[in-house]
Amino acid sequence: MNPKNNSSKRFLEIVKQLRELIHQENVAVGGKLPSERELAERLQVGRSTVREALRSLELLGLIETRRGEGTFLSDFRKHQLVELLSTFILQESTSKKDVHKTRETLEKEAIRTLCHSENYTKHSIWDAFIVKLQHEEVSREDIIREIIITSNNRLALKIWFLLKQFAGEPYRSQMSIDEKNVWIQLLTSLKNGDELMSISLYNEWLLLMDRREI
Amino acid sequence: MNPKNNSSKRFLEIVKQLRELIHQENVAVGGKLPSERELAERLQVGRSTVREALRSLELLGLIETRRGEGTFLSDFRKHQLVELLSTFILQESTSKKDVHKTRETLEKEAIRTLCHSENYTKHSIWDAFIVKLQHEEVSREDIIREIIITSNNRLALKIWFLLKQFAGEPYRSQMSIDEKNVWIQLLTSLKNGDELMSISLYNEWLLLMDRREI
DNA sequence: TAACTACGAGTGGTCAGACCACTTTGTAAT
DNA sequence: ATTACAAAGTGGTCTGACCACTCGTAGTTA
Repeated sequence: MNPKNNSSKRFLEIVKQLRELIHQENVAVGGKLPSERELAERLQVGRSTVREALRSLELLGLIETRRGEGTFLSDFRKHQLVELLSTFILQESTSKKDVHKTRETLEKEAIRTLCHSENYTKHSIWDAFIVKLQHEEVSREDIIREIIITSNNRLALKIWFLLKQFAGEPYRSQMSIDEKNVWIQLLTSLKNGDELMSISLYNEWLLLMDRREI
Repeated sequence: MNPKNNSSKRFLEIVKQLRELIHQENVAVGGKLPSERELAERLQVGRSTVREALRSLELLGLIETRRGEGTFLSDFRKHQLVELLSTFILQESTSKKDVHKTRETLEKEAIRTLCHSENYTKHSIWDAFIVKLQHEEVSREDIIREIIITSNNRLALKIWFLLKQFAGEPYRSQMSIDEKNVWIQLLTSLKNGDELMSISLYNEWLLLMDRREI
């Protein structure tokens, strides 16, 4: 009766029990969990079963293991999960085109949101970028990221970040004079809250990038 | 030399190799993977290592195992994935508001795309929906899903699907007369390719839903 | 011939024990 | 006190052995 159970998925039970144990023992982030051997004994299962559960949690980024040291509760805000899922979900069945399009959608929406925002304290941000642009000290990515951050949608930011990573685009390559000018105009119209102009300029920028065979 | 390697985390390697194998062998969703014993031999590792990788993927909901039968590639839209996503990614750091906003962004973009599309064969789809609306045989979700599908961005569709599930909104609840009318107008302007009008109507619909305390 | 039964092969689920590689710690020699 | 080294502890992996379950098939029966 001990070595088995009618229902399969024992390791899922262990995952659950591990979570409870972590909670009960009040293991802090970065804290150490009991050793695999000890867990096996306490939970009355084989070590391999414990390992399967631990490995799963590790792949999720919930715990971190260091050989010779032990298993530690990690900060689960790490991106492990996201990256993993992205490789599975985004793979192939999703064309590059879709990734581009969706990324652009998020960027446009951020611009639209900012145009309707009334937070004038942020003007200094765009002014600063305009200055930087004239002195060649800034990348596209920095600007766009700031735009999305300022639009204040963390989820959109996460997704955008993922897509950017996945697409692996040359977001940091050199900007041409034309491109800089478009950005300066775009940031300016952003300050003015001119949605139509901003979107129009964004589209112009897209065309510029297209011509460069991104 | 075989039983070990300088770098730890062998099972992570296996996870990666499994992904490649799935891809190379063109395993379809629902398709069967090689048995654990066969995988162990092919990848030149012990069965326990293979298991740790498989169990991890199972917890992610990427594969499904049935005792006595085998391991199968599962549809990621099922089970845990959404829950896990909601638990670890969307949770807390992401507010409901962001989920709504992002979902609406995707929906709007689909509408915009359709307005610029020139595929007139799809008019029949919207005509059909208009008829259904007048006879109360269709839900918001059906319409919106069709819009996004027709906009032909599979990635956006996937993300939208995830967000919809997470938000758990009453996408299927009864539609009021007003709401139906808005949709009919929206679908009509969609046929005409009138972007401004379509977006305006969409925003009108959002207001309607707001008033209902979604 | 058709339907049923029983059995064996194949597969996932689990366990125990054995090493290996690495880190920490404690102890002994300097 | 410092250093060097051995031992204990821990994760990483492999092997072989069962168990529980599914499924196809050979053999039996109606």
